[in-house]
Amino acid sequence: MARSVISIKEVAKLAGVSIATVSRCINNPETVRERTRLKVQDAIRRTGYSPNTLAQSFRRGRTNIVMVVLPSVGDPFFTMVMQGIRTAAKVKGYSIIIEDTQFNTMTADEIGALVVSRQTDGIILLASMSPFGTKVLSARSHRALPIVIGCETVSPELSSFPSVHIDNVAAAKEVTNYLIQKGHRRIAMICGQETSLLTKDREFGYRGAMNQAKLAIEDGWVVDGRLSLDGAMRATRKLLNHAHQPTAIFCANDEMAIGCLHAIKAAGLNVPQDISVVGFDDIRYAEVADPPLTTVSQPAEEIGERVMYRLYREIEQQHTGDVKPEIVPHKLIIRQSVAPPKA
Amino acid sequence: MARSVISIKEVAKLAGVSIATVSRCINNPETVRERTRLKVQDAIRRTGYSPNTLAQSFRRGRTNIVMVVLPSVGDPFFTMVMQGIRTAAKVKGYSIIIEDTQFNTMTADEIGALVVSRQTDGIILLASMSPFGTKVLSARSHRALPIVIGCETVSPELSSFPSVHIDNVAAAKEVTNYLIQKGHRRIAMICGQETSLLTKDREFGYRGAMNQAKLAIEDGWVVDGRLSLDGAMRATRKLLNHAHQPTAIFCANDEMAIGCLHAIKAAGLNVPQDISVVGFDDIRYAEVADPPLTTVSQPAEEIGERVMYRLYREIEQQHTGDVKPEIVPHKLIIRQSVAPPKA
DNA sequence: AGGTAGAATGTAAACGTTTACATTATAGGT
DNA sequence: ACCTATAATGTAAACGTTTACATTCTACCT
Repeated sequence: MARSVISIKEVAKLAGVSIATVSRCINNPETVRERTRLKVQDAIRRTGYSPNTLAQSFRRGRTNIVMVVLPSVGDPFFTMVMQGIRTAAKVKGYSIIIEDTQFNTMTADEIGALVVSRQTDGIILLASMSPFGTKVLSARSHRALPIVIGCETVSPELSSFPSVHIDNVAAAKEVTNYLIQKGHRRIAMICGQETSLLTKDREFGYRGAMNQAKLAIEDGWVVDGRLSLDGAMRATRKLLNHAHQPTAIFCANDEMAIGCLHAIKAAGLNVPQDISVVGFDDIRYAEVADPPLTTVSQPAEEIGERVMYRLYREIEQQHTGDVKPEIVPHKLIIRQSVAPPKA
Repeated sequence: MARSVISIKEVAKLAGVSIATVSRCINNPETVRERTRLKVQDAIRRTGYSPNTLAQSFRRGRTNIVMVVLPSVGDPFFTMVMQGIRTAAKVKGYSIIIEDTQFNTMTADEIGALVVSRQTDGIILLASMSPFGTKVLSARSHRALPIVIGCETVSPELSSFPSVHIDNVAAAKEVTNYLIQKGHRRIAMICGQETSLLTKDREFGYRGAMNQAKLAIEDGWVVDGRLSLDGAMRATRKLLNHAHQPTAIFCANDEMAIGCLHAIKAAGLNVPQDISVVGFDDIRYAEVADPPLTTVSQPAEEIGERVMYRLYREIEQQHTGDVKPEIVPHKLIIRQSVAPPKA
């Protein structure tokens, strides 16, 4: 171990002051006389001293690290959210530890471990974990680690945490209505796995719109695409083989929509002439997809920033009781993957 | 602050032993008698004690956190590498802090800050920083924080660090030769920004192959696509407007290749009939691109794992002097974005 | 029984900060 | 010049571990 690192002591000695003064020079410069401050700053420079972050964290009980838990680091949408989180974190002087669940819901133990290890000052949850909400909660009362939830619509058990997200149900309804309005009657959906609350909400919106329009959803029209390219291609093949082939497919995210487009083309059909496809999230590949993808855009970066700032507030003033979710606006982005159904 | 957390003291009291014994029970169970061990374990369970990670880190001078610096969290290729790093890290019990440079080379100060803050046990560099290599080096002798480099070919100044990557020059040569062998003579390249060493190497390979085949590279045939979709679309438009339009375009990564495909189609041309395109990295979107992209695949996850294990070794046995780069194999993936040039 | 080697446990220092409190210096008023 | 209020600095404790070293147990040998 590199034990030869200079500590505050050497600086103090060199400057001819006590370590307390050195500490003050760093943390509360205004409380020390100009003359000594200069002496100390000079000593710091000469020794090349920099505070031992570990000792600081230990002493202050604060690491200035937050953890973000997300379903998959590879997902371009969450990447955008991360972007926002990151800029806000930088502003506030926080580092970020990322934990990805690989689309699994976390086990109670895993959550516990995160909360218990005081390595982080707070947690941002972008991943589903409804079944364990209760666990988290109890862990919370136990250790009171600030938690903020992003993107995911919040399940009842978690509702005591602040959150920021779009209105997934409304957005899904909107995009489904768009298809209906274009003349589609047989509309299928590729959703995410059971455990993904947010795609559940999108499914809910889709079903709502269909019901409202008095359109039937046939058995086998809602298939799980696992939120992945591959999964979506498999799901699409199932839909194409369905006795009543749908004329439009609503994919719960863009990644799946892109897989869907590919599978349709691989089957020798054209989008949107033969089948229309819509996605959700407006990731950057949506625009360059072939055809460019009609989708719902979320202000991903903004969500990220707001989540981080929210968490910051939560950390600073140990929880504000405020748990009102922040709802941010979504927007339907019309490109070229939708056309009226063939007559 | 939640000051009511149980510390080792309470456990000791409850178990009727000294705190040293409790510590030993946790870290060296074999050194304590079975009888007492059970007492202590029971006390731990009853109190719900878990060691204060901060205190441990402080005392041990180890955080079990490593930092990985990469050009962009959003890049699907680095995402794959991260995947590998992450699995290896999990095995070894490390958390990961991600720092992205947004494709900028890091400033000397930034690097210094990273190295100096003892918040991490080591650093994985996936991002370019050649101009500051020297700085890092000097910081290194100063504080000896283990560093391992991944993906990037290593610039001379950094060569004293271990690294793992493919042979970028050879791979680029190979893919260029493939185009040549298909009959192309007018081959252009979309490269990354100046600062990206690894695309420099790919450019080097491309130039090498062209020279060897005695093919000219006209002015304006090597354009910067900024490693992004947008940048690549702009670059492509430039190439399409070039007096001598190329018949094939080699993109330094898949992200740019996808942008390139889009721009070509937007211009009303067909790939590969009118123009051939190849990429690099084999990200997951390469397969579902339209047309599916011919590219070079790197064993991204494997690179990640190896980098992490390498760093681990470096951390455990404070640097092994071993700096021999590990070269991993690449592979040309032939799909449908290349055809012989039109007669 | 007495002695002893080795195992088990305890004691206390140390890690590098921050900070409450005590002390000393400074300046401004008389 | 002296007193006082306040500013500046110093002293030392505390944070929760780990660990070298000292002490006490245990068990085995003679």
